[in-house]
Amino acid sequence: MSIRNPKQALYEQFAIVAKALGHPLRLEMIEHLAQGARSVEALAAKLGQPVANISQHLQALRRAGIVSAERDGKFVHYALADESVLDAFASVRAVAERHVAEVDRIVRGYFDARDQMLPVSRDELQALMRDGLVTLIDVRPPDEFALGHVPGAINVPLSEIKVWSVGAAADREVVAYCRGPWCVMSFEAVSALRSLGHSARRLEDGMPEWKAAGLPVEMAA
Amino acid sequence: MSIRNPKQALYEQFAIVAKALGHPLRLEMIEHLAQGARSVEALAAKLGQPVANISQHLQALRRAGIVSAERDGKFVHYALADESVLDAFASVRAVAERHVAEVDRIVRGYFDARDQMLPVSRDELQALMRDGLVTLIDVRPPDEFALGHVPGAINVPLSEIKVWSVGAAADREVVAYCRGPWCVMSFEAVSALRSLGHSARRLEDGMPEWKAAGLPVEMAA
DNA sequence: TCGTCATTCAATGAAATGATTGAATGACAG
DNA sequence: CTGTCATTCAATCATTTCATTGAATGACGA
Repeated sequence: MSIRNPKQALYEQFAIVAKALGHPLRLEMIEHLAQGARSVEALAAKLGQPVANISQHLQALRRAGIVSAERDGKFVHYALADESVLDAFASVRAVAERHVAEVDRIVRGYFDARDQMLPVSRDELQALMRDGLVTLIDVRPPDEFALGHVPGAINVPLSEIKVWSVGAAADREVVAYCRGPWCVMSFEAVSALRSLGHSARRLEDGMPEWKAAGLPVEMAA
Repeated sequence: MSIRNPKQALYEQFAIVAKALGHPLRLEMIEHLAQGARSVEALAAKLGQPVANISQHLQALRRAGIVSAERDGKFVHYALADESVLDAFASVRAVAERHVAEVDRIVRGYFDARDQMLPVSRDELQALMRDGLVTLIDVRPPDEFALGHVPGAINVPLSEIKVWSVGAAADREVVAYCRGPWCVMSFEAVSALRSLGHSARRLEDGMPEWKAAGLPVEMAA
């Protein structure tokens, strides 16, 4: 840790930030925190991880300036420091998507026929909604929906897709979104709806990106 | 390494990219590669590191899709995979600049009175150059200058600043740039010129950013 | 074919990171 | 003041990363 010159010292700091992003669990934590602030316990529950482990990773994220902590009584609520964190996540993701062959392999293997799931862009969705042509569903859990969702969206958690689809008009296209571009829930929702005879597509990305783009967000009543 | 679900598998890939950025030496390697393609040996020489070490770090960067390798006879030339790498670097840097207190401390301590070194933006520089109001100097080593520089710039390596300044008009403002926003050379150049009685400022960032912005680049004759 | 040279690989040990456990801290309610 | 509960800290061990060394690979030129 010998600081020899200012550039190396700075690069060491930059490396701390990148290193903090360099762990799959921490990336997943960021995805969840992008939906809204969470306590350590809540986050641990979402991710199915021991509290102490999550706490430690949160410290790493905090040292890197990626999340901010705010004490509220017994709880400490962690949130993303700001939108620049999503930028960093997105640009790391972009590098991987463009150049890491393994990413392509995974996408082909798991997200079946992704090409056929041609995603809807934000602009396109706004036009479709304005003209009342589609039903927009938010497939995230109710608590995340409550913290902010696209205006006009209906909350249909993944587990209730089948039940919901029965009552939905079969001739109306459905657009689904969830936490972000690689959140599996919207993929599965679209897949399920299609197998039930509905016309369905995904939004190209999720709630945090919608919000970061400065588009209106609706809160639960 | 058990792949449980596609999201985790993807996040593991994203983490590989971030982890590859998570080392100061690799960041410095990226800065140098952003000036142009380099062989392992050349890069090792620039950084004053053993060749084998650089080679290993290059492998890590290659696995992450950050650099591409091209064999040319005995040499393997490494280059950045594309501009998205600079985006990722820049956004990681942005997070650090905004939220890591240590960065601020280093900047204040070493880059003395950085506020007084009000940097020139690219747009401003273009206007100043168009009107012939400033002398633009590129303080990088000649080999990097030869691989591409801002049109109209004069190559004045840091070591020759004092000699050069003697013959330069003292009443004409000088703008200096080098490898990037935190490259120390332009800071030192400005500092040296000012102490010699010249009016001098830095360009806000360096050559790679200039090029990435789609602005014209001049090559050595 | 042989020697040379750039690069990569393999092996070693030192250091950092990650997960787990249980104990410590700090704030609130009674 | 005491008990409870969310969070953090400390200690441990397994795993990974890092730098260094020296040997292997692979392409070129004689």
